[in-house]
Amino acid sequence: MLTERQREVLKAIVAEYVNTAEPVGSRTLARRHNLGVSTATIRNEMADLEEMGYLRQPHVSAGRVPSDHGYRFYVDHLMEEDRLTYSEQNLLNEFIYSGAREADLVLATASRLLSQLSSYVGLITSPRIHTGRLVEIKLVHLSQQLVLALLFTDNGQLENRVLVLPPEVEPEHLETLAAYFSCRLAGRPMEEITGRLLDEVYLELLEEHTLSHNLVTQIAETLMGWLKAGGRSRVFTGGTHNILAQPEFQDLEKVRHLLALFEEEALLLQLLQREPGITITIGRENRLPVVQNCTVVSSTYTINGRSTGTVAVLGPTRMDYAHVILVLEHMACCLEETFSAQDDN
Amino acid sequence: MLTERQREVLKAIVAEYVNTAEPVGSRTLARRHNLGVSTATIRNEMADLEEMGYLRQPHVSAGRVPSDHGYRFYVDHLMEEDRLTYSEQNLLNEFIYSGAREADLVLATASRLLSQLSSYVGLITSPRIHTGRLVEIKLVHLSQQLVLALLFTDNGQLENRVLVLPPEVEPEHLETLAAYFSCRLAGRPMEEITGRLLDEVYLELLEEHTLSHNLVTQIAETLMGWLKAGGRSRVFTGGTHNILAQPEFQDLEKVRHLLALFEEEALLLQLLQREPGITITIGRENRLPVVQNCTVVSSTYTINGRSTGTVAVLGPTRMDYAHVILVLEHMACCLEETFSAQDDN
DNA sequence: TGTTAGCACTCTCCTACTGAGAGTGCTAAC
DNA sequence: GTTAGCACTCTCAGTAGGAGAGTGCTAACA
Repeated sequence: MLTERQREVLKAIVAEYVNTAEPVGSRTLARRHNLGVSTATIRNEMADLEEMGYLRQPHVSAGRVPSDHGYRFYVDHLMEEDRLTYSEQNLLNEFIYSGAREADLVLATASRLLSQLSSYVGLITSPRIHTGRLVEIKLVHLSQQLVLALLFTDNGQLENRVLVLPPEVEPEHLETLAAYFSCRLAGRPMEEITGRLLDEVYLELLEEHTLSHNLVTQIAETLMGWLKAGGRSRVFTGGTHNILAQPEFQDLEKVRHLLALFEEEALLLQLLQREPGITITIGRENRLPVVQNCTVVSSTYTINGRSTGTVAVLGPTRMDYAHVILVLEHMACCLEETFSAQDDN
Repeated sequence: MLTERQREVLKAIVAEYVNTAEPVGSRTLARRHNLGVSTATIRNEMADLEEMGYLRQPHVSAGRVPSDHGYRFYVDHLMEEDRLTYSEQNLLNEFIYSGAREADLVLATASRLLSQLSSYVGLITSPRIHTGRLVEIKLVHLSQQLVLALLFTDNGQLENRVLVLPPEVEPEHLETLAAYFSCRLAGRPMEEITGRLLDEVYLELLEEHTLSHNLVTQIAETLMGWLKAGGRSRVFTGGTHNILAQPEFQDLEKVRHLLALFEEEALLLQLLQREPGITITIGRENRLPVVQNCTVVSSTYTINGRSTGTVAVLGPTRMDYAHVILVLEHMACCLEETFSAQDDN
């Protein structure tokens, strides 16, 4: 267990290092944080903290730097709550009151704002519509070739799309087909449906020859393409350039790997698949090798009470944790407010 | 005017420099390209070419590097057609036959592919639906609160969206409103409509008290939000990390500015607002200061015979122009094929 | 026993210097 | 008009040296 003084030293070192990005020595610490003891004593404490794994020394005649464990301890036990400045608050307010409602635009803006407020990279996953269960699929005939497909879920979400079908399609085909899909899929969770369930149902459909075969195949395929595409969660990345200002990202090779990651939506989605509430993964705690010298802080956001997406900040392990957490909490609220206000998709 | 030998020297220098990224000296040139003359002669020609502004010398004892003018002359007069390798052809085929149809996914993939095939950055603007003229706006009542809004243009494009409206809405309101908008806007180019025309019509509408005021306002606002959002062209950027491998982008500050640019959709749209066919802007020929040490090569792609979007590659001025042009031409075809095959939006 | 002053030691970083290498322009000869 | 030869210039990589920062250890002190 750490003594009170060791905790203070660790806390001071984290604070100092987060600020300056330079290894902190005993002298700096004694000068800037009045710990009430001499540099020699601090040196002893630092040596102990290093032995316990909370600090690292880049080289023998440099100051100390918090290790992943050190940050972990700081986050779990030492961190104090932060407050937003007025100008930060203003930025968030502007964002809320901008009146933008279109999901793409809101999330892209939000991820950039996240970056601006944290000076790291902002990441946001689009709300998963696929949290609910399917209630019904409707196909509405609009004109000879145009059909409106509607999909209702039990949590009030709605997906829609106009499909273009072959001219031979007749209304009763559509009805049968919609009824078939609705019947087979109703009550099932959306995740399951967009996964392999849909394929199964499709195969079964092909074996039932109650409908003019060719046509059904075409319609079903169009329908399936739509359902699967809708199931795709997207990730919005904002402010990648901001991270280049951080001294730990002066290495081009590192930056390259990160930028490559930001274009791999599948990997990002995996990275952002997180527990509700604030979650912090520091350095090696991350599974993904590329981000093992980074920290990812995330929060989930909810729409109408259901948790549906993740807002996150990715930055160096030397991160202003308290501030990032605060920003994420506020952003989660903003998104909730923006999206819950109405049911527009 | 350049002599035949000067043209050969310039061509050889461009080829060499594009390959090696090192200033090319007279000796290298004599060895690798058999120009049939001695290094001294080449030196004389180089000095002349420099005087005419086609070459630059980074410092007095270095080789020569093509200037923006040099590249321009090369592109206009010296460049030879390139051919795709089998593996490149394969990548493109895979892309076409992947069967993806959803615009977002296709364009994101395409921009990455563009980057992969060029090793620079791929940029693609989403197809402008707003090239045509409005034919009609339809509002179809689906259920008590749900209304399907449809927008037809004279070039066969179709936008649709389900709007959620207040429960008091009645079918005749919708009809009147749709008729009003259709009547006032029909025949007008979409660009105009999503611009200030819509605002004007909206204001006029507010002054006509033929409709229950409050309700109309709400519907009209929802409708307008949709129209304006639909007018927003998007830009897909792919392979930003690839550019970091280029020696001209070792400077972090440069990279930062570029990355920042890639998040400024408005600027990108401006940059990608280009003439039909292949367009090349080299270095200082670009208006945007950030890209004045870059080259942007673009092609427009057409859907059903109408040019609607831009595919482009952004890289260093030291670029394999012939290859990039080739890749862009092929990509434009791919997109045309993908999107024209059906009318799905 | 915990704290502190003093000191030798280590390591990085910056600067200056040097020599090798590459490439040029010029001159004179072909 | 072309070429060989040569003096000159500039960069780059490697090396050496000194300043600066920080440590760990020891011995003295409260």
